[in-house]
Amino acid sequence: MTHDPLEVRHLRYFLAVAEAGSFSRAADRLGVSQPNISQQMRDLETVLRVDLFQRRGKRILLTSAGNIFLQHARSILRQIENFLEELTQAPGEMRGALHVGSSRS
Amino acid sequence: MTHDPLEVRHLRYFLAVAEAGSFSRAADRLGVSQPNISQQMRDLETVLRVDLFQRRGKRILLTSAGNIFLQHARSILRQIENFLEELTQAPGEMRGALHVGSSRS
DNA sequence: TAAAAATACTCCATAGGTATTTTAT
DNA sequence: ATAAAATACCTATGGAGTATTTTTA
Repeated sequence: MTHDPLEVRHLRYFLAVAEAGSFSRAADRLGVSQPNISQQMRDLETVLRVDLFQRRGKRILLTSAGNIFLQHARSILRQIENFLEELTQAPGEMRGALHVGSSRS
Repeated sequence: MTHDPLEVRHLRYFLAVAEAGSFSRAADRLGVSQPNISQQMRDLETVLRVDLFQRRGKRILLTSAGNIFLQHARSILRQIENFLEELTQAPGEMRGALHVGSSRS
């Protein structure tokens, strides 16, 4: 309630919008509705307290803040993907593997 | 569901748990309830499909996967904080400011 | 005009809470 | 005996959908 936090969803949706160049096409690619994307992007701008887009009719243009955000969104999403991969390759304590030293239950 | 996605909330809560060394204390520090933390950590483990904690009674111990996760959670949360700061310092297109039409794409 | 975004709702999945029980010190 | 996690259940916020109405190229 105090400060609706930034979430990964915002990054994913924003990246899709930036790459698609439109809310509709992004929504389509993500398999969600256009109003949902509009809503989320508005929320995102509210959270960040910056305008990310210039809504010039059909065209969605990134502001300079939007461009900065894009760089970092890409970077963070990439970092998350990478470490998720790394995690699943971490040996020894995968889900369901035995706890060493205790009786299996 | 196929893969409820990882969210920033999970990282924030996990970091609090890792630093507090217990679900209760983390919940307390975050100003949320203990069952909520238990639930979110269980969800997180489900999402990641790895065990992050060894629940030995009162003690919460990180597994090796948990330790790996901790490193990256810290890194990502730090990165997010940094770029949020950077964003608010980006001049020219703050909320409410005029958007002069230098359309460059 | 025909696209794309914005509005105006409705819905429901789940984040989050309270109360209680179970489990290991 | 105690403190912490798990379990059970409930509530309500907001993520997401459908339908429709502005916009502007």
